[in-house]
Parts: sequence; C-alpha cells; structure tokens
Amino acid sequence: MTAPAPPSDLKLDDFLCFAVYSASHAFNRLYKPLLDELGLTYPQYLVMVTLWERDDRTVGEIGERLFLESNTLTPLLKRMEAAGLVSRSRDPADERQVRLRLTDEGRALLDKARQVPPCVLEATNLSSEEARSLTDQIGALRTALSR
Amino acid sequence: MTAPAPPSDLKLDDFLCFAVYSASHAFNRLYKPLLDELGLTYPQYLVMVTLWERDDRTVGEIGERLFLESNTLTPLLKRMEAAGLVSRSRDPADERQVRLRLTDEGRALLDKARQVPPCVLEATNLSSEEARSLTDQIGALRTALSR
DNA sequence: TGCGATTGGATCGTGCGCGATTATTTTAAG
DNA sequence: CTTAAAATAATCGCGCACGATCCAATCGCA
Repeated sequence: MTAPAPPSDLKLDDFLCFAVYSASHAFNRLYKPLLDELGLTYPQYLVMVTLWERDDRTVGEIGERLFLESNTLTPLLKRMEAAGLVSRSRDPADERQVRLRLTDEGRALLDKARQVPPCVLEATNLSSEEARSLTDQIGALRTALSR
Repeated sequence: MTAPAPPSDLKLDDFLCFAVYSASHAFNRLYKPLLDELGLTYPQYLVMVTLWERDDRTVGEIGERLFLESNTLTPLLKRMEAAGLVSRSRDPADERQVRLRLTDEGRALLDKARQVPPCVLEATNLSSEEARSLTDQIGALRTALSR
C-alpha cells in the first residue's frame, strides 16, 4: 500500500514560467530605488536605453525592440515627454508615425544611467560569463515562446 | 585613429533583466488563451496552484509563496471569490487573518488545469532536463536579487 | 489588567500591459 | 480619379503590482 496521493501534481517550484515571473518582479524591486534616482520607471528606462542606442525612432520601432504594443507605449511616452526627457512629433513625411527624440536632458541622463548595470550585476551574484549565458538562454526561450 | 565612439555603451541585448522581463511577457501571451479556457488570469492561476498544492491558506501564506503583497492579492482574491473558485473567511482563532479555501468548483478545475503545463513545455522547445536546469538557475537568481 | 508595539489585511493612487475599438493616413485597385 | 484595403497610432477599459497609509485584532510586558 502506497502513501495517499498528493492533492495535486502541479508543483509551483517546477514552473519555469513562475521562476521567470517572480524573477522579473525581483528585478523590478531591485531597480526601483536605483531608477528613482533617475526619475524613471523600469519600462521608461528600457525606452531610454533604446534611444541611447539609436535616437529618432518611431513608436512602432521602439515597440518592436521592447516587444510592447503602442497602447502600452503611448501613455508611457507621453509621461516621458511631460518629464522633459523626449520629444514626440509627427513625421512630416508620414503623418501616421510619431517620432521620438531625446531632449538634451534625456541625453544627459546617460551619464548617471551608466552606474546602474554594474550595480545590478553585483546583486545577481553572477560572473559576467554566467550572466551572459543566462541572458542568452532566456533570450532563446523568449524567441521560442513567441512563435 | 579609432572608429567614432558609439552613442551608448548600454546594449539592450546584454541586459539580463530585459531578457527576464520580455520572457515574462512572452509567457503571459502564451498562457492567455490557455487560461481563458479556465476563466483565470495568470496570477489567479498561480494562486490556484498554491491552493491545489495545499488548501486552506491565509492571504499572507499565499503572498509568501508567490512573492506578492496583500495589496495585490486582496482584490485578486475577491475576484476569485466572486467567480466562485474560493471562499474567504476570517479565522475565528485569529480574526486578523483571512483564510482561503477552494470551493468544489475550484477543486474541480484542477482536471482541466493539468493539460496546461505540457502544452507550455512544448512551446519552450526545451527538454524536461533543460527546463529544470533553467528553472533552477532563475530561481537562484531571484533569491540573489531578493537579498 | 492595561497600553504601546506589532501584525494582517484592506484601501488609495500611480503606472504598466494588453485586447478591442476608433480615427486618420497611406497604399492599392479598378 | 475614385474607392477599398491596409497600416499606424490613439483611446478606452480591465487587471495586476507596488509603495504608502490606515485600521482592527493581537501580543508583550509590566
């Protein structure tokens, strides 16, 4: 005679999705105080990174880079515009598109922002190589899930 | 003479946090249609998993398991109560605590829910061993970040 | 027994993130 | 040249997720 069956064979700790979900929240909680210094939320920080990489992008381009839709980005970008970090203006050549450009203030923020990633890497307790490997594995996972 | 310096040395694709963040969204988008069948959102599904593992928990216990605060859980649990999946009642022995119990309907949902994880594993394009390894790595990451 | 400190949960305000819908512009077809 | 179809972004509504705050119940300790 065996032990009584467990009430459920779904084990939360086996869920890859839950590991990712809870790690994402943990990152957010870690970033919050660091980004408060810059006056940015986490998604806003990601938008800034894309614009620091290359300025003058449309809403659609930013969304493609961050895997976000315009209904998410539009209000977020308006808040960033109100904060004086970016400018939003219709492309004269195609008035459907809104182009985002860094303001001087937005460009200047890069200097302070450089301090953030080393800070975060330290908190992960991973070497650069381990972080690289994990980033690549999870990137591949995202690609697989998005099919 | 070297090539002109790039406008930014912050590369989005190097960010472990962004990999996790975007993978979390990708999971959500994958789960959405599957959980719609069960009438659950993703965080609600996680609550159900914790209750299927062990029934009759307080709000605080569920929050500890899922790394969520009461201000997130309270309205979520009220919606689940309204949907007839759980009951909420004050613990007579300590009236500060609210105990969550599965209804018959909530317990019955487990059968349909069992179909979800295999479906998701397939979408990850990972073997069980690879998924296990990645889950553990990311779990360790979450632990490190939460210090 | 009494009372300050702690605990557990609820409430409020802000900011994502998405599905669905709408409006406008551009492009394509006849 | 006119009309249909597609692309792009904005708008609206809902559900998390969190920090800050509040309140009631309980506990600690004299």
